[in-house]
Amino acid sequence: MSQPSRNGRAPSVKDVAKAAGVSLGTVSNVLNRPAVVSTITRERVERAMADLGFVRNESARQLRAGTSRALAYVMLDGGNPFFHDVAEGIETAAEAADLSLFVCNSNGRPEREAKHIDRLIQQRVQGILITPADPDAAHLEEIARRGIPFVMVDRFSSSGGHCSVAVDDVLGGRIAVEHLIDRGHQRVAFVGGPASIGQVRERLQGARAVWAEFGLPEEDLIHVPTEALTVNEGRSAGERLAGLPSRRRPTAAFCANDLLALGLLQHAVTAGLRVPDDLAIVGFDDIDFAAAAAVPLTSVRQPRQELGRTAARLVLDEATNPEHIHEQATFVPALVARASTVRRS
Amino acid sequence: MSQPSRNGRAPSVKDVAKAAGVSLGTVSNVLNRPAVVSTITRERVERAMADLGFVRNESARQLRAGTSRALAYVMLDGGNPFFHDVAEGIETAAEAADLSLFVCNSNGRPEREAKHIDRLIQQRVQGILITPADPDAAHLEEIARRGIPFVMVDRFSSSGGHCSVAVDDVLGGRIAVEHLIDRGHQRVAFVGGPASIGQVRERLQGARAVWAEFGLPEEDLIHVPTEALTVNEGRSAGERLAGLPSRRRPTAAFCANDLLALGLLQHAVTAGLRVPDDLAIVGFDDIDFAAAAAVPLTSVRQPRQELGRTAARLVLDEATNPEHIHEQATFVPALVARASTVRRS
DNA sequence: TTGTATGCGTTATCAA
DNA sequence: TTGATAACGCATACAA
Repeated sequence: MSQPSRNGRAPSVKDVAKAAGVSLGTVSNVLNRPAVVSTITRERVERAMADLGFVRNESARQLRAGTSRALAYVMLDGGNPFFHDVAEGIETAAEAADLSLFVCNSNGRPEREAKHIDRLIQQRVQGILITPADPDAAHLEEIARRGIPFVMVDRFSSSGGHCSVAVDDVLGGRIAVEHLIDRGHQRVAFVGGPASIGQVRERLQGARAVWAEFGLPEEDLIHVPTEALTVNEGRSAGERLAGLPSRRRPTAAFCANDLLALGLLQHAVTAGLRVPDDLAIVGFDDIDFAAAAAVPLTSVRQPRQELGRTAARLVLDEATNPEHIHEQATFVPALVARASTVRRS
Repeated sequence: MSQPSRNGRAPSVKDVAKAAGVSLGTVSNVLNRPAVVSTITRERVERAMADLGFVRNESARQLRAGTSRALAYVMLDGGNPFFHDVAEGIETAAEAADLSLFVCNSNGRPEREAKHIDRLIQQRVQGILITPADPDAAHLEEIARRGIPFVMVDRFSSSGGHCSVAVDDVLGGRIAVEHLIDRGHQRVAFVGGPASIGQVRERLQGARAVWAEFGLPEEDLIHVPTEALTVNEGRSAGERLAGLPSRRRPTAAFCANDLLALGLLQHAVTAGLRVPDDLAIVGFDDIDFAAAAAVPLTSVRQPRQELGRTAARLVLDEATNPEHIHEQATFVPALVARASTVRRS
């Protein structure tokens, strides 16, 4: 490939046509229906394209086509590997459909989320996947009203005028606490908050349900609230746990996500507690760092990649299938028992 | 805002003009130079835009403008929080310049990297930031040859025909090992590989240099090679360390990144070693999970966000300043001492 | 202050 | 099989 004569702008089909001595339409045919072009002409055009270093202009294609060849995922917290794994699942599906994926990060801030959405609408993306800060935010309605295919990931909304994909969080809470009860724990902390997050509420609800079913006293399932689902908050929860009078102090903690659990684990180790002997810990999500912790964390596994793949499948169905009907896909979480609750033999 | 009469396509400036009873040019003026439009007309147009739910079509703008309003970052390993933090730094700078940022992930695979780059060129992004799998890959040259502003992040290339941003890895290796020598260690492992990664080589080189300067015997700095910079490889390196005859066994390990260090830490704890008493550990990057580990990890800190911000600054300079000259920005790493090398008092 | 006309690069339709 | 032409939505130069 020779040096493209870059006088500022990139070579266009027109330039290629001139170089190959054919018409613009023929170049387009070479690109889009090569079968219709004679071999000799096609080769000449292809050589010209290579010579000039021609690359299709996606904006022009889009303008012409009326829609872009891209999906978008707006994630809630780029610092949480969980969302990265979801994004990978989405990308796999997007790739298979020959679509690009734009990944945005709202960092939990509604105004950033809204800004990203604005941009994505300007880009005319084919569909938007989102894990929103607030599932009932007005700007989400907006997306649907514009007729843009739209799937909520890892969240359910009350309205339900769209698809969503998530695990059964109540069940997740149940299996976590059931596991702890199985291991003989009679006093358990639920670490998590804020309550404004639906999943926190549901995981707690599941925990309470199974606790009651086993006939255990309500006051022995202690809610230790946090302000966010972060490692720092997990540490601070650890301090509060340590501050409880010893007869109230739980022997196990179920954390609303793995970041909290990692923070709690760190506090426990620093405080000289043995995990799981003095304090057993269960997390939620089963991010890779859970298994990688010094004391590998027991966690409630979400099928992270599959959540993403399914969400992408749904948004594509909405985009292409006129008979699409909204679907609330629910996955079943599974407990992955590791050393933070099970002493090695 | 009333229901936009969606008969398939989104409303255009033309639709707005018709609705407002003005010409297309006036609508455009409202959008781009509102000062030039009379208040009364402007308000009428704005009402029409709101009524119709008009949103600019970015493709058309781009086509007209000849260039997009976006930067792109192709990262090497989305699963490593280090790159996420770099991306955040880039996004901060992009945001300030009112540009979008496309984040792609090559996952270390050159063919995925090339595919992403293809797409980005088609999108006519204003500039490409990349942490490449191979800094000398042919498709990188290609970017520069097309005249697309281009910055290498966290890597240096041999050719040097472009900007790059990285920390001084040799120095990083020095301060890590100097810290260990300070703490009295006389037999130290360098855990890292493959050697094809320039930074691994340089960190080792720095380690060796300072080791020699202190007059310590070469064979007491033991290279434990790994096949990748992952938690798993860190664990496996731990096993190999444990397998060394005790008089050869190091009392400390310097890992080429934090993921390795976390894996090594896990193995050590599982094997019943006390950290740092039996084995001190130093990582590299200082990702958040390093500080969050059960035994907080000492690590060589890279200014992750600042790497990103600087890279973005450079690519924007190349994009806008005709007198741009390529720059190799080098940052100074700093040791962050934590419990994995310093026993708590 | 507003309107009209042109072109960005691509694809598709239609004619040759 | 190839070529000429129109259209996508927007921004701008220029005319009114």
